[in-house]
Amino acid sequence: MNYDFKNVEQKWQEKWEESGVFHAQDNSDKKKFYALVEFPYPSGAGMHVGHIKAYSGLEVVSRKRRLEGYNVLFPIGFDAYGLPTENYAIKTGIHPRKVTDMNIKKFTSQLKKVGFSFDWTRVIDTTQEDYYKWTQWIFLKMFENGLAFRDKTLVNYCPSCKVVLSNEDSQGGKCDICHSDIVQRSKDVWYLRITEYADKLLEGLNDVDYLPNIKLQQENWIGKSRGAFVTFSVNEVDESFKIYTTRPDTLFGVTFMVMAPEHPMIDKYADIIGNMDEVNAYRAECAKKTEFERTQLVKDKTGVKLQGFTAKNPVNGKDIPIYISDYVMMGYGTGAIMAVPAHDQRDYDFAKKFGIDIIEVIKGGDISVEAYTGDGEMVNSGFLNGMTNKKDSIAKMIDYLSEKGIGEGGVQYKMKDWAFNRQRYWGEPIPIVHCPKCGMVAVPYEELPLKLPEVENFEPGQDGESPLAKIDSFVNCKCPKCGGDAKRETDTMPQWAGSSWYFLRYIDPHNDKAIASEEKLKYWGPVDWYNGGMEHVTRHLIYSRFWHRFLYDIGAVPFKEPYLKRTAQGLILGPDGVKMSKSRGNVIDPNEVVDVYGADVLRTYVLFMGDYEQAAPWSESSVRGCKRFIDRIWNLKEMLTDGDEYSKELSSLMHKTVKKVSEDIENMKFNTAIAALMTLLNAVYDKGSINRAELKTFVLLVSPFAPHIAEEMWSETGFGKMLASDGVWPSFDETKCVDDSIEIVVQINGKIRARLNVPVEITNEDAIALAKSDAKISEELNGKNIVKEIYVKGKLVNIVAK
RNA sequence: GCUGGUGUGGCGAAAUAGGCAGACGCAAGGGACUUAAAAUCCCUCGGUAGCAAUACCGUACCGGUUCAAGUCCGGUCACCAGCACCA
Repeated sequence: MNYDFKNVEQKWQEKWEESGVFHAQDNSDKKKFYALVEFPYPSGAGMHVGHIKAYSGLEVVSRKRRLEGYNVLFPIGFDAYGLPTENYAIKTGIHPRKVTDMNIKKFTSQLKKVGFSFDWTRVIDTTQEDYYKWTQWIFLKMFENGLAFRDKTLVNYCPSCKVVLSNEDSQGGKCDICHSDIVQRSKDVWYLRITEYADKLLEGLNDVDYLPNIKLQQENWIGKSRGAFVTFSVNEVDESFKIYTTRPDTLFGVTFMVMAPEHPMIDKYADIIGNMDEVNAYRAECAKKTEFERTQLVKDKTGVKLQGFTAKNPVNGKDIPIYISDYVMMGYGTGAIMAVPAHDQRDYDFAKKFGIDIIEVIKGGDISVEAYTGDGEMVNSGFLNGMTNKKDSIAKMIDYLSEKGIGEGGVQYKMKDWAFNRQRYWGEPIPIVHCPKCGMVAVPYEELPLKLPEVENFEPGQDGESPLAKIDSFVNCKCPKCGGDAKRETDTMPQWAGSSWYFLRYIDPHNDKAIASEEKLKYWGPVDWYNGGMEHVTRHLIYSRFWHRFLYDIGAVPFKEPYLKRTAQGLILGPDGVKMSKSRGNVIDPNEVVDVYGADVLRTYVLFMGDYEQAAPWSESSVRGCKRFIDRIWNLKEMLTDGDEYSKELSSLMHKTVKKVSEDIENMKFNTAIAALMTLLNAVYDKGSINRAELKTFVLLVSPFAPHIAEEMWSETGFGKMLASDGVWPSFDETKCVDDSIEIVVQINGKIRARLNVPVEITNEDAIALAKSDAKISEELNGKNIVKEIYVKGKLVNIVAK
């Protein structure tokens, strides 16, 4: 009889929903397990097979945990603010609210068709008033604590999307959304002072269990470096300025200095600098370049020497020329550097081009060829001469500088403050009022949410202004402080805002008094296991850790780190082996797979296709292989016999499989877990029968992967009403995993010459003796000298003979 | 350029406290069932030589350590990802 997956799957999805079996219990004595997957952006295109893979991992873990007796919170929601929806609205004239609702509906039905065991009573939507009320609340708390501020700076501006973008959203000089070139603009923007949390975010990594490469990426992103700030005085005027360096011990090798073109000292002393025309021309040229162009010209250094403006080396009193060059950035360190061309390749390139001296202070390289950045003995360095340990020489120099009052040790971070606004409609309004008298005033907490007004036209303003700026009824308001006429902030928050705290809301999604109740936060928090894409490991993960740590610091949440464990799944590539994309036409629609093969097949396949953390191409024929697997499971019913204990023939394999599947799920080795189930299935087919005890275990083991067929067989076979509610994850006995006899290999000089069946408990000596008594082995050994005999328990015998 | 990762059959991949390379699946070939096809079930399936038993070769490339290397060490190449003039 053919397996009617369509009816079976629909039937069980309805039963799960009716019974509420996947609802997390708030008041429970059971041990909790909070599994979190990155909630989707509900795009118009609908679900992608990548979503299915992303959720299937923790879906399997969650289902296993429930059977192990845990109270599991496995929620889902929608990160629904964002540009694609807004752009679609602009194109079609349909309101983003409507588009979002439509898309969420579509996603919901698709997710349900796959049979994910989400708790559907806790769904959140970041664009709902009762959600973004709290996003605004957190922003106000940050504002109150001085972590949200406004500053005029050069920003990355996308002329096509007409928005200001964070560095994160404009990597490579291209807009993350439309991929057009970014230009630099001066603008007043909102920032969140994430740099203040750099150290806390670094330290927090010690307390969590993230994959090593994920930790590393976070560390690189934060980019902490240790070094020193050194003060250089200017020869021509009574003035000094600071530089940052990681190698203060090379101070004797400084032959020039470089300031960023935007360095404020240049304008300050414009009348002293003899060649201001030339300087200004160079600065104008730099301003025209985008960040991208600036970083592209790595090899070719440009710059201008400041005439009549030089510095003095604080350790040896030498006069040093100062240049401006765009290879020095205003945004890192102090915007000025001391250049040591002998030991820094960039300085070396610059010195070669401008004919500047190169003085070796660390022995070990050939500075006539290139800069030497390795370690070695200090030379030409006064009191440091002869030192060979980098750490010691740096420490000695810092001591010297501090003593003289011309420098001190310090740290720098690559991470910059987070540009926190967009000039767009479809985002959370920033709850701030600009009052001519009082300045920036927070909207009172009791007025939250500050609702996003209804508008007809979502087109951004010409000057990168938010569409909200065109709505007088929204813009004009009274100052909450003085009651006078004031104007509202019209920028909205970036898309990262809503996703920076969503995991907290799942804990208590309908609370109208707080982001979540303390009691529930204490029970459910922190997230035990968070899985998502590698692409979110830097931005989203850092942002949300920052928000969470801030909430902890103000006492709003009772735990420091939001996620105890973080893993990441690999991409699903198209059948052609490249990333799926609409333009390539290699996108697989999960819906079609469900319609043709069933949800169990889709779920099994995305986990079986390869290592979960690795990218793997889609293969239609391999999907059919999983279909065969599911059908073969169904046909087990034909082989069912009585028996409430494992049969002798299958016992050890049963125990081994339980062990393998249990362990592999914990290690996200889903592919080998499924392979083990296939192996067991093949063994049953070889034997031609399976008893009730064996089938029960098998069905339970399969159930996290293919829950529908598992439920159907569970109830049809009379094991109970519903596996999801009355199943118990099977246990195994280590001592029963072993077979009575095993095959060992006999090698001579490392080459296999025979195979022997031996009892498991055979001794060292017996094994070797048995090997030597083998006809073929003894023949080969005839006339040879035995040099060494090795027995590896349960594996092999190796006889070394000459 | 820097950092991290990967490199194994026709394909997706298994196997690392060093111990039978290729589990499991796909594709392919053969067989059974069928009027036929599909489905299902059974067998073969890294390469070379051989009727065969078997032998030799084989985990990107070169070298090393070891009784034994896909696994460890040194070097080279290729690909992927992240960062990218971070002083």
